Amino acid sequence: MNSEKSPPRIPSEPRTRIQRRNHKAILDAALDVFSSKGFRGATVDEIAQAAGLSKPNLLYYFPTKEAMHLALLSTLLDVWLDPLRTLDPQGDPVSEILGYVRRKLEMSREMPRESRIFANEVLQGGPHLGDTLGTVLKPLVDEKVEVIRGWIAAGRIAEVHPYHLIFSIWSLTQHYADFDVQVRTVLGDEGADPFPEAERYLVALFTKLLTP
Amino acid sequence: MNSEKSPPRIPSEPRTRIQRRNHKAILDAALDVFSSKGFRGATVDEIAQAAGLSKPNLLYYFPTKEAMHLALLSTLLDVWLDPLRTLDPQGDPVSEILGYVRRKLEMSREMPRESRIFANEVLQGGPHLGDTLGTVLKPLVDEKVEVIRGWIAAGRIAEVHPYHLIFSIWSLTQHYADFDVQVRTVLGDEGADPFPEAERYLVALFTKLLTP
DNA sequence: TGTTTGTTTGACCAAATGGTCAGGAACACG
DNA sequence: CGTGTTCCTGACCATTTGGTCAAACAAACA
Repeated sequence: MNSEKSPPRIPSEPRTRIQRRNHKAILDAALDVFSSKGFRGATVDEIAQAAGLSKPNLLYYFPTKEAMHLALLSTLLDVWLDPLRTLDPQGDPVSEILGYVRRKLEMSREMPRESRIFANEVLQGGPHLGDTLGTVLKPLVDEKVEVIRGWIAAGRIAEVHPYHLIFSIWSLTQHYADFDVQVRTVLGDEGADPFPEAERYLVALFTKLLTP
Repeated sequence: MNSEKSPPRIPSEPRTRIQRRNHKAILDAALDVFSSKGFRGATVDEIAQAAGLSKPNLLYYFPTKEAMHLALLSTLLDVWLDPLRTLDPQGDPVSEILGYVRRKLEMSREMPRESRIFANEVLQGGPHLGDTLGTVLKPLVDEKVEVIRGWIAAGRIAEVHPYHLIFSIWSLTQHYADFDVQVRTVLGDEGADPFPEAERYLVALFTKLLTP
């Protein structure tokens, strides 16, 4: 009755130990390659090699290159948006926003590959994102924008355009992951790690911006 | 004596009318395709078609795909850095920097393809840029950083880390070109053009940041 | 007009690449 | 040990793609 040959059913819940291990290895290798070469620039062979598998073996776990990419994007999106979710309407406005800035900047330092994979994707118009931006990102942002509007109305932070405030947090923090080469080249050898200085700069910037 | 067959010598100074016309058409088409698909994602055929030429005919003008890309990058870099060059040490500090922000933002609106082509390139570590960042970009930035340091020392603007100030101008302005899809999706239908609002936001931001 | 020089193309090629498949090895388990 | 399931591989295929080439065509010009 069941005539299909594709073995690993749903990637979300791997069965055996081997499957779990290889799944993880593949996704990690894929993250490496996709983030540094982009979707088109990445080859299945390279990902397989990075994962320590043969190409057919990789294709045994993920039917296509796109499936891998998609699995990555959807898995990472949650992680990626998490800092914004934790923005607490009950907290102190300035601290909350500064906390968000710090978390995002930390993610740029700790997870630059994740940042770049999204940058690559969005840069090219999000051909693999489908309507994810509209159905996942936008509602979340809309929700938090309302929170910020409330803070502004209560006079607890300065009047700023809430959407552009969020855009500015994204761009300022992700810049250090996405354009890492440029940042390091311009800064030169002095101060090999740009992040401590960046944090000081961004905290000062947003403090001045938000203080009424 | 001259046994080579490649006809168009130096692209920088085209001879005939036809050559000039096709050169322009090719570079424009290449800008279109490279900026929307990335280097690897772009195909010579697609560029040729966009330029209204056959593939072999395109290859008659540019020997390789890389040559096209390189010609584009080096041509555009000057344009791209021009706003920074015009930062005038003699001018009023805040106005000069705000002027720079406005010019960069305008470039994001008027030349998003150029912004994206650089973003794509830098994102992947600048494999086609060679040492351009170190030899062209860095010296210019270093020079302007000195100007900013002078302004700070004179107490004419607030104390900010000059390098990160420049990074923040880049990221905040280019964000609207590079992540256009995201910006428009999040903003939704209301306010189809994000730029006027963006300008107001950025001017306010940098004014607050720089005013001592 | 004839000849030289510049422009264009159809046909073609080699390499890279995403993906398939039949069967072999390893493992689980009765 | 035997048997069914899971895991893995070498060989192979079709398509895409960057690039070549000989020859046709057009322009310039003597």
